[in-house]
Amino acid sequence: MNSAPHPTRQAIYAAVQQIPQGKVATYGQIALLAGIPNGARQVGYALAALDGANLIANAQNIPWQRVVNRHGEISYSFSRGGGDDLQRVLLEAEGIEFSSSGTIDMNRWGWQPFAESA
DNA sequence: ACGGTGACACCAG
DNA sequence: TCTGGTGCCACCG
Repeated sequence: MNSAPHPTRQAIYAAVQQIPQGKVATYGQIALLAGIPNGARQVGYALAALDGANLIANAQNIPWQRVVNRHGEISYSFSRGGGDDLQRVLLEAEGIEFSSSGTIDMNRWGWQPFAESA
């Protein structure tokens, strides 16, 4: 367990927790909310830092599965050995639909923190 | 302090 | 449309 994570990572986690259920946000969006204008990569880095053995448990605390790239696709990760199925399953469980090509319609499921919500 | 690395984003060919 | 290369910023050895 990381007792005292770095402020940046904590800011990223806080931003991720702001994503409402049933919605998805892009790495760039989260980075911006976390105070890192062009730190999309840092978001991925922070999420990758989550222990793979506790992905399920972490998903309950930090909805990491709601973070996708700007194309609405699930980014590949070696951490999961390419097992990005878990992320997709978790998202579908929230009602998010995937296209036949495995992508999410950001226009429909994308979260607009400034436009808000219902 | 330096260089390498990375679950990204953007531009050029 | 897709692929390749560059830029971003923070973490690590």
